[in-house]
Amino acid sequence: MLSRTAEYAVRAAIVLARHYGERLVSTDEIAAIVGAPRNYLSKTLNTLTRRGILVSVRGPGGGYALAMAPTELSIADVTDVFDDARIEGGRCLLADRPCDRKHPCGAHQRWMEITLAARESLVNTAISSLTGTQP
Amino acid sequence: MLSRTAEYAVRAAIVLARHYGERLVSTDEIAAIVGAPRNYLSKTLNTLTRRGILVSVRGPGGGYALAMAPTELSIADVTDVFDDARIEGGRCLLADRPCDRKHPCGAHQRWMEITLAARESLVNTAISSLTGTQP
DNA sequence: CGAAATCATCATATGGACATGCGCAATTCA
DNA sequence: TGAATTGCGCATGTCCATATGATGATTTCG
Repeated sequence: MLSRTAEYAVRAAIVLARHYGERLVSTDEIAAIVGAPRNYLSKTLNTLTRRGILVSVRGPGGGYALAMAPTELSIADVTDVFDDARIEGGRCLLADRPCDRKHPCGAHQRWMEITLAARESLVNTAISSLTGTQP
Repeated sequence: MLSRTAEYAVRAAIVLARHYGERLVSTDEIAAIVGAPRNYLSKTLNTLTRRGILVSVRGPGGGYALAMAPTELSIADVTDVFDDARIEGGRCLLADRPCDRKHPCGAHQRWMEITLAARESLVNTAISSLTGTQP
């Protein structure tokens, strides 16, 4: 359902949500908790930082923190950075002709419902609802 | 959302659904319609045949057909053959401890809801509802 | 029968996700 | 100021989904 990288990212966000407003968490610590390779996760966290989802602080005592409240960050915000989220425009599930809203193929409507339903959950769920410690 | 192979398979199933009870469709014809490499699709169709989802007939005039009515075949039946559908048992989204129904982590319940919701659509939708030609 | 059509299968690329290792850059603190 | 800690970034390696090409096996039909 999610790429491994995106899953690492979501887990990391959950860890950071648990310490939000409290302290920074280092790559090593996050990597140990989420079970990701240290250097690989580093690149992932770096990407999230450049996208404005995390903030980073270098030097001793440094680490990462969420750039916003965990209630304001959806799962989709995190996963979209890694898993391409664009709903295929123009190309169609049936692929025997171009297909869009104006000229939908027989499958178009139904298929959109399915993919959007799956995505809806990710959009509507905040990271805070996955921490298990706060509402 | 789906692997490319699984999507080829779904598209092929839709094509075959349109000709169900009518005639066989060859690999070449399906490949042209769904936009898949001929030999690659061949292997995919072969797998579906071995799983009992399709039937194949060799020789001139041969090809593939659905092994059952398109109303009786769900999208999940097709995709599960290629995309591993097992809901991760034992391992947990948070990954900081083993996690199952008896000892769920904070994210367990919510995450299960999300993944199951996505899958539910695939299970409950029949191939026939994607053909655009019949109910 | 023999040629053509068609599915079945194997051997081998290739591209990208995933992973690892090494060194650089910035910051803190004694 | 210099040593330790931490994030940043590059170079490389590995593995698998995807793709390609060639060949075999089976059936139809003139």
